[in-house]
Amino acid sequence: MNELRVAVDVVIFRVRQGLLQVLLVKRGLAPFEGRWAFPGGFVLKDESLDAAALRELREETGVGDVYLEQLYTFGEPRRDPRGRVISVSYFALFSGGEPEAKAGSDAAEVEWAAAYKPPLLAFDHRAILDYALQRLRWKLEWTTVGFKLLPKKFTLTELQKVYEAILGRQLDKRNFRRKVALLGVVEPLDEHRQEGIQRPARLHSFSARKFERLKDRGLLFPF
Amino acid sequence: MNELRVAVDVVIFRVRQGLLQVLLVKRGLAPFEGRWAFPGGFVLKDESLDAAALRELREETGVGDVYLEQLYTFGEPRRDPRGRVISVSYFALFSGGEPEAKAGSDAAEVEWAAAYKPPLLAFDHRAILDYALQRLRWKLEWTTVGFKLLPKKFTLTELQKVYEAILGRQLDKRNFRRKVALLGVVEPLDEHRQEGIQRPARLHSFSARKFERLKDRGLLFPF
DNA sequence: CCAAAAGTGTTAGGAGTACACCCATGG
DNA sequence: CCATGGGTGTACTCCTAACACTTTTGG
Repeated sequence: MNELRVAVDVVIFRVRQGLLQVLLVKRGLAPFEGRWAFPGGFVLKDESLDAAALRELREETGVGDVYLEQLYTFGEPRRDPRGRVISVSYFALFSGGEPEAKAGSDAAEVEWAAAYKPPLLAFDHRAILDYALQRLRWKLEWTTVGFKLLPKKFTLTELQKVYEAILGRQLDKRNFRRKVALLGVVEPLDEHRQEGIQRPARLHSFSARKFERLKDRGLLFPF
Repeated sequence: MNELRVAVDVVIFRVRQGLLQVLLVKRGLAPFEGRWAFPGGFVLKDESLDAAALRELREETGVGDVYLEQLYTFGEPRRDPRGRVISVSYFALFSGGEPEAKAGSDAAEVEWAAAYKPPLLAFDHRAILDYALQRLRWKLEWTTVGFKLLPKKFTLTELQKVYEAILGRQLDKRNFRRKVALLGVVEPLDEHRQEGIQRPARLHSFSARKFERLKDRGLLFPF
């Protein structure tokens, strides 16, 4: 029983240029040297699981402002060749805020990879990724986590692009906007942002206050 | 790190007489002596988490034919006064098949308690129960787990009672039956069962074959 | 014929989907 | 005035929810 160790692994997503990405770290040591893996590590003695996940994320990536929730616990006896390691996986969303997630305090190589076309992963991390993607798609459609992938102020087109990147299909602009408006969880601001040569887009913000009303009735957000 | 141990705890539900129940075991030892807790115990060295959950369930209750899935991992540093114990909780559904879940090989006191009015529970088991109830309600509405709480052959009224017990509200018989029929996952049998003095009810069975078609499109089962 | 649960259809309102054009801006 | 993405409304279909009476059986 004493050889049993508990680790956390964090699958963190972001959307960039209409593409869903996950953060990966290149392993410098055996086993699986040179392959990519999720940021993670062992849980400390007096640390909650959530705290461990947050700490690992910060240590390896410098990312701080994230949405974090527990995903699933993987515990097959031989999933780690070094011995019995139970991995509590976490699911995180990066808001795309300014502090670009670069390599953190660890000197390890860190990369945002295409979530739907990842490189070869270490351990059972491919299974973890698949599970995380499933959870993400599901949460996107039935909760408001979509907003966690955006900064505080965003345009409706940006919001739509988040949905399209994750669901993997195009959405109708009019229907999308109508539904967002109907839910009443976004507030239009009196600010605009100009991205290129064209008409400036109105900025919006997520209204947690308005959202509260929905929580009771199953918080539907179906696209 | 060596004082860290991993346990599984199983929340198993059944529906009896229109009431949702959970299986509890009375603790014979400190801590929390005399309080009720979920069946569970430590994970063995070469045992997967799923296997551990199934084993504990069998040891303490004799229940074998169940639907089992992982629920959540609770890992607050002080959740167990004896030391650091991380609990991987499981969610199980008892089909109500004949082999009545009585006290198992352990001589411990075992009881089916009202899930929505449980007695005082040990450790953080109340939080685990609340989480399991939430998961159950959710799965009931969006998947077909409802059938896992019934034997192979059942009447539509029994199915409806399962839904009502878990959702905590009355459902309209006609709407319920129409939706079940529309989904096409139940097959009417040429058998009837007479419960009391009244008209016999037709028996039905769950058709996994027909269900497969639905899996793609999010498997909705909303009541 | 009485009690008890089984079984069965219709209607109205709301949500989802498909679909095409004008607007504001910078160059 | 042109290119680019921002922004808007209507019609049809389908799903949901509300609602009440007849049927079958045993006593």
